Amino acid sequence: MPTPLKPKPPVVIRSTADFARYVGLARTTVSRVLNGQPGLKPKTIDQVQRALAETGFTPNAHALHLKGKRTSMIGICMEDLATPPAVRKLSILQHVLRTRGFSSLIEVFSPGTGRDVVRHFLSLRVEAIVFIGHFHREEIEARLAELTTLGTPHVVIDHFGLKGANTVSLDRAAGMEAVIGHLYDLGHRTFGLLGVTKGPTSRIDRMTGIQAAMRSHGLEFDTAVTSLDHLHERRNDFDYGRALATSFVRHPQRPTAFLGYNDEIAVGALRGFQEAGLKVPRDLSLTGFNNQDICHMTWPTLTTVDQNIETTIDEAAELILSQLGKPVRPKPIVRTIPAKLIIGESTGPVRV
Amino acid sequence: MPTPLKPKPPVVIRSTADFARYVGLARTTVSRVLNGQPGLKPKTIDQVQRALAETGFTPNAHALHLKGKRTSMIGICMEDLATPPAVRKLSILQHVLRTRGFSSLIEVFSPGTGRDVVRHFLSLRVEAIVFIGHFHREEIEARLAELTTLGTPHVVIDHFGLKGANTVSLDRAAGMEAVIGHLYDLGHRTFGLLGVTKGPTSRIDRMTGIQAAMRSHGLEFDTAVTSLDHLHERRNDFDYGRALATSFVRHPQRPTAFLGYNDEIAVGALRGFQEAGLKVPRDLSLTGFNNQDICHMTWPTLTTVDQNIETTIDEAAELILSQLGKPVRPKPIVRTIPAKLIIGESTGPVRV
DNA sequence: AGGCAAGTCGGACACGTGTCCCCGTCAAGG
DNA sequence: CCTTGACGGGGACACGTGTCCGACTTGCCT
Repeated sequence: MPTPLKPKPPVVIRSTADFARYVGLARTTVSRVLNGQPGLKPKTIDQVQRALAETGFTPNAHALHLKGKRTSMIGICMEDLATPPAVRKLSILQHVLRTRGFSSLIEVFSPGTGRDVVRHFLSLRVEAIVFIGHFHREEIEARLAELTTLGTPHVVIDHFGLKGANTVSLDRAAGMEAVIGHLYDLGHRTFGLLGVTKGPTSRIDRMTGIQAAMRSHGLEFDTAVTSLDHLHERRNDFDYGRALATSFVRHPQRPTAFLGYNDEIAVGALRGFQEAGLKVPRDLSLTGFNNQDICHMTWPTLTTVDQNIETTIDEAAELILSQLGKPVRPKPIVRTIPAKLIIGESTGPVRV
Repeated sequence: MPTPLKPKPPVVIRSTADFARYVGLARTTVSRVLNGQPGLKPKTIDQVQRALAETGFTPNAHALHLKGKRTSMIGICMEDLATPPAVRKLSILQHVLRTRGFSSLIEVFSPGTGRDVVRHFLSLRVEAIVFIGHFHREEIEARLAELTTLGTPHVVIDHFGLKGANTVSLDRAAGMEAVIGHLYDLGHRTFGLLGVTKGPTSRIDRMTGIQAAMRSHGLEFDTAVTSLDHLHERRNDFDYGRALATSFVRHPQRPTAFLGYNDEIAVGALRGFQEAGLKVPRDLSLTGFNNQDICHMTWPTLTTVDQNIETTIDEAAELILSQLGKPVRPKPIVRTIPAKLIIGESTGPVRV
C-alpha cells in the first residue's frame, strides 16, 4: 500500500545551500533575502520567510565571522562561581552585555588553568576578556601582558594593583573607614578583627582603611585593634566567625566592636556571641562586608558595606565596550568604586 | 641616527599565514607542526614552538569548525541567575562540562527572548542545549520541538512534565513526604504551609507529596493542612515568610509544624515566630527546602531537603553527552532524582 | 662530484557565507 | 512582433584552516 501523501522527508539543513534547495530557490537569492537586500519580489521573500519558520534554519555564525563579521562574544574569567557577590557581578555583567548584543563565554580561571582558558577564548576570537575576582598575581599578569600585545581589550574587576591592568574595583579601604567612623561615633574605641588579616597589599584594601581610620581618629593601631585569627583555621567562613567569636568571649580585654571580613564571618560571629549569652548590639557591635541578602535575615540585621555592584559592572562594561574597535591604550585605566555604609541593627552605642 | 637594533615590529598575527611569515616558514609546515604531524626536523618544531610562546598565536576556532571540527560548545539556558540553587547547578554543570572538554555558553531564557536565545545558540552550532529552571510552558515546548527536528540534543533540569522533553528533576514530592514523615514521627498532626501553593501541576511537585503523605498517614488534608498564602503578596521570600509567620501566630488554630516552600521563606518564618516570642522547636517545628548554606547559619539550624545537586547534574551531563553523536531519540528520557531529608534543630517533638 | 633521501615549499581544495557580476527568463508595454 | 525592465540563477571570490601532492632545496654518504 503506497502512502498517498508522503510525510515531509527528514531533510538535514546545515547550510544556506541545503536551505535554498529546500526552498527551491538559488542560494544567492536566499542569501539576499536573509540579508535584506532590495530588488526582490514580495512573493519570494514570503517564500523564504515561511521556510525559515518551518525549518528553524540559522546561518552558521562561524562562517559569518570568517567573512569578517564580529564575533560579539566576550570571555569572562571567574575566580569562583560559588560566592554570592561574585555570582551577582557575573549575573549583572551577563545581562548588560546581552543588552548590548554580546554573548558571554564563562570559564573558571583556577590556578594553573589560566593559560588554557585565555587561549581558548582567544581561539574563539572573543572581542574582550573580563576577569572577575582575585587571582594568582603572576599568572594573571602574564595573561594580561599577552592580551595587551595581542590587542585584545580586557578589564579586571576587583583585583586591584595589577601591573598594566585596566581595573575597576571597590574601595574597600574607604568602606572600612566608613564602618569605623560609624562605630567611633557610637563611642567605640576598641576593635576586634574577624578574618581581616594583616599586611595591606594595596591602598584600597580593608586593612589599609582600618589603619587610616585609626590615624584619623587618633588611635594607636596596636592597642585599639585585636585579632585572634591565628587561633583558628579558616575553612568555612560561618564556622570560622563563630569560632573567633567564642575565643573573643573568653578574651581578657574584649573589644566593644567587631569587624567581619565578610558577611558570612560576621553572621558566624553573631551566632557565636549569642550562644555565649551576649546581646547584640547591647553588649557589643558587629559589622559585616558585602551587603549580601543574609545581612537582612539575621536578628539583629547586620551593619555592612555595600559594594555598589551595579555601578561597578556598569563602569566595567562601559570601559570594555569603549575599547573594542580601537587600538590598545598605552596607559591602563584604573577606576575605583566608592563603597556605601549600610547601617543595620547590629551596631549601637557602646555600653557605659 | 639609525636604530642599531630594531625593536620587534608590532606585527598583528591573525592567521596561520601571518604566523608562518613571522616564523619564516611555509604556512603548511607550520600547520603540520601545530597538528603534530610526523616528518619534521626537531629544529623546525622548536622554532615554531618558540614563536608560539612569543606571540601567543591561536588558530581560529571558527575556521576549524568550518573544516569539520566539532565546536565543543554547550548552550545553557538559565531561568534565572539569582537564586542560589540555580547558580549552584550552573556552577557544577560548567565544571563537569569543562572537565569533559566542553565550553559553556550561558544565557538567561526570560519570557519572550527564548526564541532568540535558542537561535543564537544554534547559529553558533552548539552541540547541545541545557535548560535549568522552570519556564513558560508553551515557549519552552516550542523550542524543544525545534531542537528535536533539528537533531540538537537537549536536557531540561527541574522543569518536570514537559512534552517531548528529556528531563532530570528532583522528586520534590518524595522530599515533602519525607519531611512530613519526620514530623509525623515527632507527633505532629497539623501543618501550616508557607508559600506552598495549591494545585499540583505534576506528580513530583511539593503539593502532590503533601497530599500523598496525608493519605498514607490517614490524615484529612483539609483539616490537617492550613495555608494563609492568600493574605500576603510574595515579593521578597524572606519578608514573605516573616509575614506569613506573623499571621499564623494570631491564627486561632495554629498548626504545630510549618512547611516552607524554600529555605528563604523558612528563615523568614523563623524570624517571624521568634519575634513573636515563640521558641523553635519548643513551640513549633519548621522546615525549609533546598538545603542552602543559610540553613546552617540560623539558630536553630533548619531541617530541610537536599536537592542532591551533584547527582542531578551528573545525570544531566551524562544524559546530554551520551546523545551527542547519535540520532535523535524517539522517546524522551525522564529521570527523577531522589531528595534527601536533612534534619536540623528546627524540628522537634510536639509539645504535650 | 654525483646520488639520494629527508625536509620544506607552495599550490590546490573544501568547509559556509555574503557579495559581485553576468546571463537567462518572463511579463508588460509599444 | 520586438524592446525593455524587473527579477532570479548561477558562477566566482575571499575569509582561515588542515591536508594532499608534486616540486624544490638541503645535507649527507658514497
